[in-house]
Amino acid sequence: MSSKNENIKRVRRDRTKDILNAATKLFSEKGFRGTSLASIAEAVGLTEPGLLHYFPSKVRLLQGVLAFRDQQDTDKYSELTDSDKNSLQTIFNSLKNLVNKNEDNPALIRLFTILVSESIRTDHPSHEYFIDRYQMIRGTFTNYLSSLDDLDISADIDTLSSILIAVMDGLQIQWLLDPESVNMLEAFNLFSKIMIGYLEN
Amino acid sequence: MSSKNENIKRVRRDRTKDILNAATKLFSEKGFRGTSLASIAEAVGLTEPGLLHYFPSKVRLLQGVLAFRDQQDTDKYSELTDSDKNSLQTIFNSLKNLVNKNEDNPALIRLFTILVSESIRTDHPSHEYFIDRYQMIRGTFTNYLSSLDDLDISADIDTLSSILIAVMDGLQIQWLLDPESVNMLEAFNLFSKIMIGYLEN
DNA sequence: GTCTATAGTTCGATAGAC
DNA sequence: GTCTATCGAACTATAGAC
Repeated sequence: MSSKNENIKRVRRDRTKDILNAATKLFSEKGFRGTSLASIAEAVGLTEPGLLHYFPSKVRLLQGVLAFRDQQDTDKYSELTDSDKNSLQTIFNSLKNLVNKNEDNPALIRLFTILVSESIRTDHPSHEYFIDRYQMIRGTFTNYLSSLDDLDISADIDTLSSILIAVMDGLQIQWLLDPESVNMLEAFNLFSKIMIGYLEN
Repeated sequence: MSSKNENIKRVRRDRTKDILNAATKLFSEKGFRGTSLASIAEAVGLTEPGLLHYFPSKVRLLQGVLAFRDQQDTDKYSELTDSDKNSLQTIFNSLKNLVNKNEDNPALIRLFTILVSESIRTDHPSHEYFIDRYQMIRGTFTNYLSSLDDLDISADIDTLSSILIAVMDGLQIQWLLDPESVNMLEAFNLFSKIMIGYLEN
């Protein structure tokens, strides 16, 4: 029995990864609502029911995509944690690197930018996901800034975190919409300079 | 003939304003793609064909909504222009007022936030509209900042404008998603303080 | 100016064969 | 694991009566 199963072509490969990649691409271009299951199925050479064999519903597929990409994305912030020398300069250098990487990866930025806005609606399937995600990122930033003991700021560090994230998100919108007119990295560099100037006092 | 037309109930009123208001509300809650003509028609007590009598297609209705709200919205920036004394303080005070007003008007903010993200797609009916709009706003900000002759900054003022808009947009996203966790006005006040400190040098 | 009726499409999802 | 076939719902838009 067991020997029979070897080298049999009938064993078709697991298409989960292919599906997640195709869905990521399409969701990032057209959003969740704007993407049909048929278009995803076509992209991986499956029919709709064939696709639904892997993910029983469209919402489940979205959750799969978010979980899949979340790792890649949060890895980017982990660079901050790794740094032993927690200085203001290193933190902002890491953020600059992040922005720089983002400029080379429009698809992923698009995915989160479009999905975040879609999920402002309380009945959107990823509404809670993004609330949690933003709280997590704000918390991460707050931790980094709090760890700087050579810092003398009376300002609310939590509010600073919101501003930091806001600048990155806002620049991404302008850049995605009109890349010719907006230099995201240059803008973030100037913003960093201003923030460092303020925080070092 | 002409006397006959007076006081005749058959003359039904123009529902254009009602339709624009209802469409604004629904677009701001569910986006363009997420809103059906039927739901707009129902909101104003019309059938779908009745609605399409006023706006021949859904895209035309969207354009109508944008043109309609554009005036209200750009009026907000005009407060900046009106000011005779162009000081850094007055400019940021006006922006603070704007953020403050926005906090009382989630519907309008929602409309533009959701529509902007939808229109990142190059084939979205309001794609060009938002490209132009952002260029216009950046230009407006750049003009204000340039007019300050008591300013000594080497920084690119155009880039500063992008940052200013990015902060407002980014804070709006976090606030719309999770109003409990984000104090938009407080964050913008802190940002203003930082910017003024930098610009006054 | 507003209606009924409906064309024509696209969508998510299910049933059941192989 | 993937298919054919199909259902039911939602959608934009048009034709034509009143």
